[in-house]
Amino acid sequence: MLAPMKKPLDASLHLDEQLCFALYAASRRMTATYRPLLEALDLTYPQYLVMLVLWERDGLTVRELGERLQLDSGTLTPLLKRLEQAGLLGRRRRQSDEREVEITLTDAGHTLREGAADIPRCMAEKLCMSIDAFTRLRDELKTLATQLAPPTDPRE
Amino acid sequence: MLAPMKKPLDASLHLDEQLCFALYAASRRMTATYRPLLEALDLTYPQYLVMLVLWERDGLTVRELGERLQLDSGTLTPLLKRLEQAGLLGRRRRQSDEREVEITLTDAGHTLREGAADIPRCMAEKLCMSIDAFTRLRDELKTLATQLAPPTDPRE
DNA sequence: CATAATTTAATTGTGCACAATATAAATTTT
DNA sequence: AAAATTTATATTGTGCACAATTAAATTATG
Repeated sequence: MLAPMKKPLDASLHLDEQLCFALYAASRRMTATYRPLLEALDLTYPQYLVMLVLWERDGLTVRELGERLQLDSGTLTPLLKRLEQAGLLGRRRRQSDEREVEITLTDAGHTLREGAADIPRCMAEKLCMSIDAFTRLRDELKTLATQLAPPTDPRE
Repeated sequence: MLAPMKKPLDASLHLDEQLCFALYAASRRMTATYRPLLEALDLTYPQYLVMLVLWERDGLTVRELGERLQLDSGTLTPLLKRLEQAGLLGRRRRQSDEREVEITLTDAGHTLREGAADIPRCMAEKLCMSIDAFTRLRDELKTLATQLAPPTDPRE
């Protein structure tokens, strides 16, 4: 009699079975789909995310922006300097705490929001998803990210 | 009488409502979760993906690798040179067509697969998802990526 | 108060991503 | 066969990501 068949329960090393690759590929496709829309505004995708945060609430510090986007100063500092060069925002140390750098939108930065107003609708068209499927997938991804987040520092 | 309430159907510019950001953040969290596992193998995450493909089928060209991973030579050429430096693979022009560069695993490259064998199980533990939820999410992401893929060139 | 510890940004260095261009080989057209 | 086109890879340049280090300001502690 043959030995019992080995169950293929050992997770595989096949690319097409990986959740990580589906995620990685979809994320890059998504960014690529935004690219032509953002080119019209002279923004990269990460720059667009920063602008989204600042359009919601202006005057955040680099740290607060980083918490929101899960990016550190090594990424944000040069990105913010480029947006400053582009005339969309200003950076200045707070007088209350000179360690903190406050980011403030310029008039041009505020105005750019109008140019971005059509982007979500335009992207929604390309997605071809029901609002329900959209919301469900988005929230599943949020849950996944939370699950993968490093354990919270017990001091907090 | 008041004017009818405007439905918030105009897609929003709020960060937390964006599918794109959930995707972008989850993808980076996923890569960050792989990082300590891959450090033990001296691989970055994109390098790991290349190795996954080559463990499946050796002797692919740069173009074939790029099609599989959706990456171009600007990304792959330096990455492959680093893997070559690390002694995991070799690169040589094909005699049948000198334009093509064939990538072949070295013995060390083949052997590394054993060191990677535990990674999927280890990641599965951290995910805390049922096999069903895993498969469904993965396939939804594949569908999304396909939906966002540029239209195929009609010549093909 | 003095100094040690902590916090916040910036800097440096490595490795992707990706557009644009270059180069060379192969293929097709003329 | 020569010219034009296509294909495969490499190169260059820009902009993220992120680890590690540095520097400055603030807070905590003896």
